[in-house]
Amino acid sequence: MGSGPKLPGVERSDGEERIVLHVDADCFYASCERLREPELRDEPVVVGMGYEPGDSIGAVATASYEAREFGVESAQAISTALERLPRRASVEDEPDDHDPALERSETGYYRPVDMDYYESVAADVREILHDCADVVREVSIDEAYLDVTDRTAWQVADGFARHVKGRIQREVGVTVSIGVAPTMSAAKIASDFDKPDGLTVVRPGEIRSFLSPLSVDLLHGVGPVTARALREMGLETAGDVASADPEPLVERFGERGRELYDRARGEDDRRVEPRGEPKSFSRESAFAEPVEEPDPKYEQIDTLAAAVADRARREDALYRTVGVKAVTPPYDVNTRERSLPGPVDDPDLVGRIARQLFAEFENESVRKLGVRVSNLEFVSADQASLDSWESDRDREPTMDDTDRASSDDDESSALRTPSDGQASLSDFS
DNA sequence: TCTGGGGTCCTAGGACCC
DNA sequence: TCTGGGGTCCTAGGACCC
Repeated sequence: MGSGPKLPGVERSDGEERIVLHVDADCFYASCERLREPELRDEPVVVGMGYEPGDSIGAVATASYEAREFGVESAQAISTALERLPRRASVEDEPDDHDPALERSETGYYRPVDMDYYESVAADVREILHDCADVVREVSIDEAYLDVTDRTAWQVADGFARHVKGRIQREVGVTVSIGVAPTMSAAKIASDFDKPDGLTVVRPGEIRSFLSPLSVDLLHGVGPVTARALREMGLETAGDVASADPEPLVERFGERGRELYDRARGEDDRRVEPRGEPKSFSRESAFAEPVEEPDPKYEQIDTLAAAVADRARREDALYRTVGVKAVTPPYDVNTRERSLPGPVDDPDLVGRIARQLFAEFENESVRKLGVRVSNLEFVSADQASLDSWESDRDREPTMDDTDRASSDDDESSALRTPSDGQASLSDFS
């Protein structure tokens, strides 16, 4: 935020166009695997989640461009990917008489997701991004917006973007695509325009002509459902939407319709701002096949609840709402949630509530389960002196040894035991 | 598209309050 | 209590994104 007066909605009336970069790593997980395993370079690489080496379960998280040529796609079942691109035999079990040339042309490397490693690589990239811009909004592990208005000028914006790309390539070793535009939404589309290793600059005044020929489903926020609806309305391209009557769009899609119309016209007043605190934490997992008996389902609920509560505690978050998700065949997503009168950090309570909410589905066939906490409140250091009754943890900083907080001596158990307020919360379980 | 996991935002109805 | 209008919170579901 600047120090000058803020006039919401008229930021751009001073005539100054923001210069926004959208930086998007190319098949990031696969790039990371190549960093630590250089022999994977230029080869088809598939990174699978829920995948174990040698197995055929799980789904494709990322496929390298080489692997995509075989028809391997993101979110595909590993078993399908293996049909299109067989796994390369590891060196140890390669027969001596096999033909390496043939092998290379028809097989790919499969690796399990290793988030800790990818996070460490992403942290290196982030450092460069923050070095290159005053404001950075991280969208996901491999994607960020930068406001570089005060760091460069339109005349040399492509050189600036090239510099960012070059630094990331040289200093970290991963390839990114960058879109440069006066708005976040146009920058986002521009970064996708020339992937991989792309650089697309959309200057002020060029947004409409840049967007116009693009298919509607390239607009951010337009998925399969909206795209089909738009086509039914005779709108195939961003240009069609931009020159359409906005009224039917608002009629059909509500506020999203207005937004869609604005974005298609290149209008987007959002400033690049850092991301705030998370709104929810969740864990979910699918069964190999639908489960009928209650016991394994409850066990899974317990595991997920414990994992979510643990995550919240590690992140110093209190939660006021606990929810469950049960996916029943063919693919019906059912959610139930319950809010408490006040924020808590209570893993046992998460487990109890999750079980209760799930009880309704205990005799149904279930293929996937999830547990979620939301309505989060973060206990920051400067909050610690306020509303102290709400959390037993926010008093911990006053103790010289945090281990003592979990011991059984009278003082710390007074801190740890639910206060009157929390005891009444438990009545809801 | 026969479907993995972690998120965000929006909508719509109902409860409740003033 | 036939009943006005506005606001907020809660819950369930849906669409979308990476």
